[in-house]
Amino acid sequence: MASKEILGRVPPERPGQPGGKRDRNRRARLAQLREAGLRLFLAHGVETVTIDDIAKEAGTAKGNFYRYFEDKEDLVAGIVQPAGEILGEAFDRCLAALEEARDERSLFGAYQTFALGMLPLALGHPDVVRLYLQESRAPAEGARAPIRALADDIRARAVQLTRYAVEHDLLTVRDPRVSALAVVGAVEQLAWSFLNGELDAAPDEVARTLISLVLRGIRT
Amino acid sequence: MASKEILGRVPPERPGQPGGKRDRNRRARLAQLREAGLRLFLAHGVETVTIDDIAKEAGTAKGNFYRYFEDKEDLVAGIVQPAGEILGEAFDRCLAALEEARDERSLFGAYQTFALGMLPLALGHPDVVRLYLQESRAPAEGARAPIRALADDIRARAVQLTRYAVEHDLLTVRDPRVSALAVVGAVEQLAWSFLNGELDAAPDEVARTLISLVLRGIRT
DNA sequence: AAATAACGTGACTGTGTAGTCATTCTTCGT
DNA sequence: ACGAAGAATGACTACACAGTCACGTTATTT
Repeated sequence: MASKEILGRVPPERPGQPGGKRDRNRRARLAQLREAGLRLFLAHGVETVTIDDIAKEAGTAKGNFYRYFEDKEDLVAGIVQPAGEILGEAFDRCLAALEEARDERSLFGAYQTFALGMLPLALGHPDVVRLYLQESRAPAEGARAPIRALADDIRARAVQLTRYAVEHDLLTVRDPRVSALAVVGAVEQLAWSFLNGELDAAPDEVARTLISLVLRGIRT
Repeated sequence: MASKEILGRVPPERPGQPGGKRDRNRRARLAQLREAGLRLFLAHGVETVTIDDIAKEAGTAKGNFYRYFEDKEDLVAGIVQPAGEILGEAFDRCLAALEEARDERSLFGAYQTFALGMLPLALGHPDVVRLYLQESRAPAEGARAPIRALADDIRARAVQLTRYAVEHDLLTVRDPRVSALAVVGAVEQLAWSFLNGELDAAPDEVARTLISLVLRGIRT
């Protein structure tokens, strides 16, 4: 997924075993830079934010930024990485559940598995999700490339899932690609509005309505 | 919608009656600049493209750009404007049809009216739609502000429409906002994939599947 | 065809930015 | 306690960009 060599610049031989002051400082700086970047990216967009801005927001010197990250794209990749991992695992678990499924009922179970796997993302990294949604349709070029790559991956895997379900007679739809993409679009739009405070409804109410929409849309 | 004074810099007293060489040249330059901008924005993103790039792509001198547009934001607004107008009219017509509607059947008719109103946009300005989809979740700031404003407008009007239908007992849903946003999200995602060639299906087949999805999702 | 004014040009200025590096500060091993 | 190496700093370089402007070109008017 990462096209560059190694993610971040930190790991070329680090001293001080885990727990030492060096190690703690390093983690703290990394977190500061990532959080500063995330804040600024959300407020002004990835492309308009400069390294100077990020360093200033993180309370460190510019030169120090380059000790931790290759460039802005590398920082973006670092910010988005955990989301990609969680998502990948959720997809994996869903596909595994799908391989066990034999009827429509267990199909719903598989989707539920997926939704459950997404919870830690929604609860633990809501701002990363916002950044993803904000920039996910960027050209696959420059600093936003890692986000676009993630978006392409999500769409591909959603289609793959639906296609699998259709091929194994768990689901009947006109076109699995269209169905999968419609669901992805609906979910992402709702997440976007909700995370931006445009939907003041209770989260579980939104989730419930969404699920009923998806099931109704997915059903034969 | 436009926060600046006047859209574009052209209209401060223009000479040569419509049809004269001046007039034709002026229109041609405007079109060249808009098309060049659109091309580059789609390829590299609005924020990363420079005025130099646009002027070069349009085959004109940089200084000339500023004769036609205030700045990049102004150009973006000019590119997106026709889409905004077509959309606004389609929404107006749909709402008008909704005001005449008395049952579920005429509700579907109203939605059909809307879909029909969108055709000239989809057929006549597909690249503008792509640009909109690409940048519609940008921060409401800088050159991409006009696009974000359009996106906010679309969501608001979609919600307004659904809310109206629910209040007049043409439709029963858990939450009109959630339903409306889900539909918008699904449609936009499908348009995005289709316009980027990821959906090689025939347009009318995609449209049909989409409509059946929407109706099923919308229905009580 | 001569005068007028818009149109078009590209060099120029000021500002801002990515990335580097010599230097100073902090932590680690002994 | 002290030397070695990582961490942090911010001035610095080289370049790129937005916006301007004095000048040359082309259409329009009379």
